[in-house]
Amino acid sequence: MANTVDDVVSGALRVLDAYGLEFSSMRRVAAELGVQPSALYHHVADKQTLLGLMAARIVADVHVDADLHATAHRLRAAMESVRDGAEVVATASAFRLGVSDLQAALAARSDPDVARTLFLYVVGHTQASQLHRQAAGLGIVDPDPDLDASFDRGLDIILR
Amino acid sequence: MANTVDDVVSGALRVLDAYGLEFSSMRRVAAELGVQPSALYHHVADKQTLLGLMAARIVADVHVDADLHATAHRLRAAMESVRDGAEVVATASAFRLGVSDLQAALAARSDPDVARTLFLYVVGHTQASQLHRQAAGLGIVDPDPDLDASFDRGLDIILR
DNA sequence: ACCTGAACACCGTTCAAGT
DNA sequence: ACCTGAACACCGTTCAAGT
Repeated sequence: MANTVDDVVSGALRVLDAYGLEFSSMRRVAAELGVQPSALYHHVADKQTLLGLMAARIVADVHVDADLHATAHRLRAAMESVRDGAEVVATASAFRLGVSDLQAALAARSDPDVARTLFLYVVGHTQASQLHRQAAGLGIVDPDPDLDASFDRGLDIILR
Repeated sequence: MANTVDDVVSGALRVLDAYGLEFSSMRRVAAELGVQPSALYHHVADKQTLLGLMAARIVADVHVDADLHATAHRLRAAMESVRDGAEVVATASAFRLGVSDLQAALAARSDPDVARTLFLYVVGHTQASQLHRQAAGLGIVDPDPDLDASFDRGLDIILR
């Protein structure tokens, strides 16, 4: 049924988008693929590795060029396209998994310190936004209508 | 034995420092306090709430003043003083738990956008540093001798 | 190569009951 | 008010065995 590693990553991303990171268990991914939990370990060493592969896929098609403002928006859009996408990227990138290519491309297009600062900001802001929207959806907190604009203002501070 | 909420938070922080966030289970905190797991729920609604209280305690004594560079260093030091401290603060602050006072104090001392950008940067950089050092300690990655200096350079980019 | 079945050592949380 | 004991519905991971 689920032959390749890529199938496992695809299944994991479907589970992530449907249930969120908190409920993205190996057992649920296995069920999504119609397979026993133990079968996943034939394709992936452990859950952490799978998370790294998921992060890599989330940012895989982000085009990096000299326009850092536009590149930052593309990175944000890629992470926003999956539920808890920024949290997956944040966790994985802290472990230097999956996103090193993107970070290297960013560094090549600008000062390495600007690249690193920008990356931390974009991932951090997007993660905070996604969790804030979730909290607002549950009525825990009032929705913040300023998220998009505040993203741009922080970008301007770093890129000014 | 463990009477107050503060005792539970103290026990949880001892477990965090000794075992790391990954192994900071409610059951381990209970054992640390010499109590049954179910007893914790008399003091705390759930694990997420406990994490928020831990984050609040980690940043509680951070002095915020008009010197944002020095304030950023104090926040970093506070999170560095406990294993996985930055990750706890990052998770909790995303849920707007425990650190809103600090964020408000920062915003009052400068432009709110600068405050938010600075906060995301300090927490993000510290989290990445702590996880990188853990990975280096396990031999997974070569240690980066530039972490402290790179922290300052990012700070200068935001505060310039 | 890819998967099953069964097991191991865990989780967070609830709830009646005790003191 | 604070805690115990027991239970419920889960986890990640390993490993022999099957095809």
